[in-house]
Amino acid sequence: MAEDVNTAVEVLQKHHLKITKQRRTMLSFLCQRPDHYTDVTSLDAYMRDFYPGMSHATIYRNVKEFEDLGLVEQQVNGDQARIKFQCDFANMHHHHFICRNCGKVTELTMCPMDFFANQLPGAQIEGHRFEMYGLCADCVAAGVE
Amino acid sequence: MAEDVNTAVEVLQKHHLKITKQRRTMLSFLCQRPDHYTDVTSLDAYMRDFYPGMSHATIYRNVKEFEDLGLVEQQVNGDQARIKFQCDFANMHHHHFICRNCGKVTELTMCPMDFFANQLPGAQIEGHRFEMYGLCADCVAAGVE
DNA sequence: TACTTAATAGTAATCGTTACTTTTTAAAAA
DNA sequence: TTTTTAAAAAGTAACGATTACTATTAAGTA
Repeated sequence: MAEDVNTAVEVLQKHHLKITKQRRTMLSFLCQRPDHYTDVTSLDAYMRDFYPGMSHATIYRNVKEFEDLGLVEQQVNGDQARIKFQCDFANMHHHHFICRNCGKVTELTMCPMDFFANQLPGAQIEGHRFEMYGLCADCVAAGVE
Repeated sequence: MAEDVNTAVEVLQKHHLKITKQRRTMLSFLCQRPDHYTDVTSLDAYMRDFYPGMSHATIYRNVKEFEDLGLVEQQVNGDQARIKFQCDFANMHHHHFICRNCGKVTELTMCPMDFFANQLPGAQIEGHRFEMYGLCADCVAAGVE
């Protein structure tokens, strides 16, 4: 976990971005749950609790920069944004199953795109999204309804 | 197109909802582009232009009711909601390819779920989302970049 | 036509997010 | 180490989509 933060910090340095204590705190917070999506508003609340008077703009700006660097993955599901730390910077294309109870993320192998491209002759497919929602096996076992 | 509105109106009646001129206008507006997603804010602007002083709340409440009735499909992509008229009330599960230029929607047959369920032993899959983005064949042919 | 209740208007608030300007600070240079 | 400078953060305040709330209006029914 600590080395994950260090790896992320190296990415910042490599792009000539400054290592501030605020950014380090943000990264270590996100690092704590590498397989869960976290509301940006939760991160915002945590940071402003940690650094009273910290600016919203700083937090959202850093989230955006982390995303540009591939350090976090963002997902917008309705009204607010959620992000998760991306441990495996190298890993490529994948999709998620997201537990609605605990937020746990399970990565899925294989991409469904292959089955659909031939249904759109002449079109130029530029992106896609595939996500599954429900309860993870742990929550089902725990009897969550 | 006109009969699509009438069909939708029948659905309203069947559920004992009142047929107001505002609702009729909303439906006919949505009916004009049955295969395109429309920003709710555009609908909002159109309605308030048509009925000056019309309340935002009325528009958003009706959108929600139309959605509950299956008359429109909603899709949230970031900051604002988009909806499209659902002509085929009876048709079941399907997914979309959405042109980023003209907003045209192409329905895809077959659902990728079947290929993934077995990757999540013990989990309870409650929903999923699959969407593809890009340029439709028409826009590609027209030379849109 | 009169009645009943859902629907609308009108106003204002909420809340996540962002713009802007000044001040601070990390990192590089001297 | 000290100085420099460019980037980051603080500290407002605003924006924009959406919603709550209450009084008023109008659709559907007797």
